[in-house]
Order: sequence, then structure tokens, then C-alpha cells
Amino acid sequence: MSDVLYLTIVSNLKQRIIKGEYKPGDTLDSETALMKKYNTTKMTIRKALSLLASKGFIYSIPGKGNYICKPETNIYSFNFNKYDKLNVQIDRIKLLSVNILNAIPSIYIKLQIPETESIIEITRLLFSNNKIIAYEKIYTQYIHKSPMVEDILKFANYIKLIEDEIAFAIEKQLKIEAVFPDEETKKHLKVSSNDIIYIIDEVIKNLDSKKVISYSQYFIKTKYLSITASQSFIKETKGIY
Amino acid sequence: MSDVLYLTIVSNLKQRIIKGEYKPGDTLDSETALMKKYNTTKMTIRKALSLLASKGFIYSIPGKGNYICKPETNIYSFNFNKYDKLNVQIDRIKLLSVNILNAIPSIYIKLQIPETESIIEITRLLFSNNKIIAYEKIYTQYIHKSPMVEDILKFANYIKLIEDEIAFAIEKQLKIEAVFPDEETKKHLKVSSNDIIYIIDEVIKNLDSKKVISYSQYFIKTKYLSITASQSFIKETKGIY
DNA sequence: TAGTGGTCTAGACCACTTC
DNA sequence: AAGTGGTCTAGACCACTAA
Repeated sequence: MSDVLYLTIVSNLKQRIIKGEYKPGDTLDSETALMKKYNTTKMTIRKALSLLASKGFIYSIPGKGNYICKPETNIYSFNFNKYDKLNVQIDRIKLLSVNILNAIPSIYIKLQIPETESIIEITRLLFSNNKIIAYEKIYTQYIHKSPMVEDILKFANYIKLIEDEIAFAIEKQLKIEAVFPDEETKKHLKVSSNDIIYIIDEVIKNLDSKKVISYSQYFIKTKYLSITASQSFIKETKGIY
Repeated sequence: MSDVLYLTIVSNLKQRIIKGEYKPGDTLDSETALMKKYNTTKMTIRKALSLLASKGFIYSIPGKGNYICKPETNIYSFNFNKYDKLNVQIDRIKLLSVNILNAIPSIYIKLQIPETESIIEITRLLFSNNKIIAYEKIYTQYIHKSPMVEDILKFANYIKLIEDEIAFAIEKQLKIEAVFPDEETKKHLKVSSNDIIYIIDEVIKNLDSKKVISYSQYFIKTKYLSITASQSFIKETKGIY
């Protein structure tokens, strides 16, 4: 119990929601009633309620009242980073190839650019303690002397480098699949047809323009990547954009 | 651009953050300065700033100022539900067995109960259009005539039934693994050693007491489950508990 | 028309940081 | 001492909902 009034109110209401005293769809006491109950003003009550709303516990309908949310129980979140959230620590990245590609329709579709543009393909191997951990292919529009391409070529962990600068400006999406390796992957990861690997497709978009910045495929042996996720009540993170 | 002042302020500041005009660690104009700039009062400025803070864009240090967050770029969220967020729609659940177990140490550890207690094991098959989609084993402490056990036995989608009532009171954690099926799974899912399946371990806890309510293992053919996740800026969802 | 939530004002007082 | 963020008050006015 905090000595700050609005936090006390938040804590009280939250407990009643968690204990099941209020059920989804139930209406809370009106703001006027809460003002009287806690002997305070509207702004303090509203501060408490807006905190509960931002955490996904309640929502309000103007003119009607504040209601208990139906909690979103199917959303899970997990931590993932190709370079430093694995079961091992990537300590070396080896550049395998850099190619200017044409005429690979599937990549043009992923990058959402016309086939008149050029695409640069970068392939790399990721090591930990001299063991091959993962193999990745990065595709991005080829723009002569663009800083990103330069960065990818020069630095191992390219996204980390620019991340601090542009992180709020980008949006990342992943698709994870468990498959048997194809010939190319078997060769690079030095695995057999009896191994299972994860393919992680990553699309990075500019949040503002919605344009695709890069598309990449990441191949990793299953034993190096654990997927553990925990439920998160937050419903909408994109409402603010 | 909204006609609501605090939303206009939010929108302005957000744009400057997304455009990279403000960088992580930078300090915002002081609240007094913003009051003058927007010709408004402290409470309105603070309402705007608290919205930005709740969305993970800024944080404040009392006595110093408001700062741009270092965005959390490694957190992804995805939607998952054993029964209705798959690539197919589960339309039938067949109860296979119900057993009272003793002496399986690994399960006692997962459920965090002493070995003097009894455990109930429920196994079920999930179907879609008469095709076997998944197999699951649910473990929970056996409490005679407890409503949960009754529900699991009586109803297919047991967690759905009690979800609305207790969702705010529980916390779910998943571990996803891609493996080759063992003999038991091969038999139930009717798959061969050349198939890849996902094993999803689920632990449900009471948020209040932190006690484990149930532990379950869910086996599904990879083709019926796609894992797609998108980056979420939200850092802390548990701060409120 | 009465009640509800939503926005906003113009102050007050506090604790903290910096100089 | 001056500036910063943090809490809180006591109103005002608005739009919406329901009887």
C-alpha cells in the first residue's frame, strides 16, 4: 500500500479484479462515487483509472461507465535476438558472399519493390567458440553506397549498430518454422537430414512509410534456440501509431 | 491531428521521436517549457507525457527531466491458443484417459507440490474435420471433486470455460520445442519418425499465490501451427502486479 | 434532465537535483 | 536558490447515454 492516493486506488481496484470480485463486463463504481469513497477529486480518480486502463484491466464508454476488460489470454511475448539471445553467445560472424541479384520474384515480393530495382544478398555464418551456430541470408534493396549495405558488409551485428538510432522507426516481424534442412543449409550448418532446424524469416519495415527495409532468412539448429514465452495482458501496442 | 490538445502534443513528440529527431537518452523540453510552448497547464502536459511513457517512448527522473527511452527491440509477441488459434479449427476433443498418478518426480517438480499429494493426468486428442491434429497431457493436483478436474473431464475446452472468470488471476508460460515424436506420440498423432512435431509445455500459475495450477504437454504436427510474431515496444507488463 | 465519462485550468505543495 | 518532475485540489465546460 503506497502513500500515494492514486496508487492506493489502483491497488485496491486491481486486487478486486484479480480476486474475481469484479468480472469481465462488470461496471465499476462511477467516478463520482469513487470521488466520494476516497474523498478526493476527479483528476485523481481519473489518473488511477487511466493507469488501470493502460494495463488492460478496464476500459470506459463515455456517458456510460468504466468496465472490466475481457482479458486477452492468447497473447504471449518472448525475447529474441539473432545475435545475443540464443543458448550460446555468438562471438564471430563470417561473411560468406555478397551478390547483386536479379529475377528472383519471391524476394521482390517480400521486399515489395519492382523488379527493375536491384537486390543485394548477403550470406553469413554465425559462430560461437568456433562452432557453427547459424546461417543467414539478408536481402535488401541495393542502393549504391547506402550506409546500411556498408554497415552490413563492415560489421557483424549490423542491426545492433543502427538500432539505437532508428529503433523507434522500425517494425520487425518474424515467422518461425521447424523443418529439415535443404542441401544449401546442410552444407553451411554442417548438419544431416536427420537434424531439425528452425528457419526464422524476418521482415523489417519502416513504421512511417511501411516500406520494407530488409528481409532475411536465418537458419539455426534447434538446440541453440529455446522458445519460451509468457502471457502478456497488453492488447494493443500499436494504437499509438 | 486531433482537436484534443494532449493528443496533439503526444502526436507531435512521437513524430519527433520516430523521425529520429530525439535519440535515446536525449532529454525532452522541460514540462514548464512545454507548458509555455503549447500555452497550457501542467496537468495537460503531464497527461501527454504519461501516455508516451506508458507506450515505452519516454521515462522520467524526478528532479532531472524526461528522457527518450532506449527502445526494447528484442521483445516479440504472438497469438496462441491450443484450441482456436491454429491453422485449422479444432471441432472435437476426445478424452483418452484419466489417471491418478504417483511417483513421477518430474511432474511433481513442475507442479511444485510435495510427493505426498496425488496428481491427476488427463490425456486427450484434438480433431479437426475428423483428422487428428494434436495430443495433449494435462497434469494438475488431484483434489477430490475440485471444479477444475470436473470441468476438464466434462468439457473439451476447459480453460476457455473458466478463463473469463479467472483470467486476471492467472499467468501462463510456454516452452515450444521442435522434435521428433516419441513412440507414444507417434501412436497418438499417427505420425512417423520422419515427421517433426512441436511440443508445447504450458505452466499455468496463480498470479497471487504463484502456485502452479496445471502443467500440460501439447503435441502438434508442425503444419498445423504457424508461429508469427511481431515486435512489441512494451517493456514491462508485470510492473503493476 | 440527470448522470456519466473526457478535457482542461490555475493554482498549491512536495521531494529531488544542480549549482 | 532555482529548476525539475510528482501529487493533488476544486472547480469549469463538453459530449454522450438513458430514462
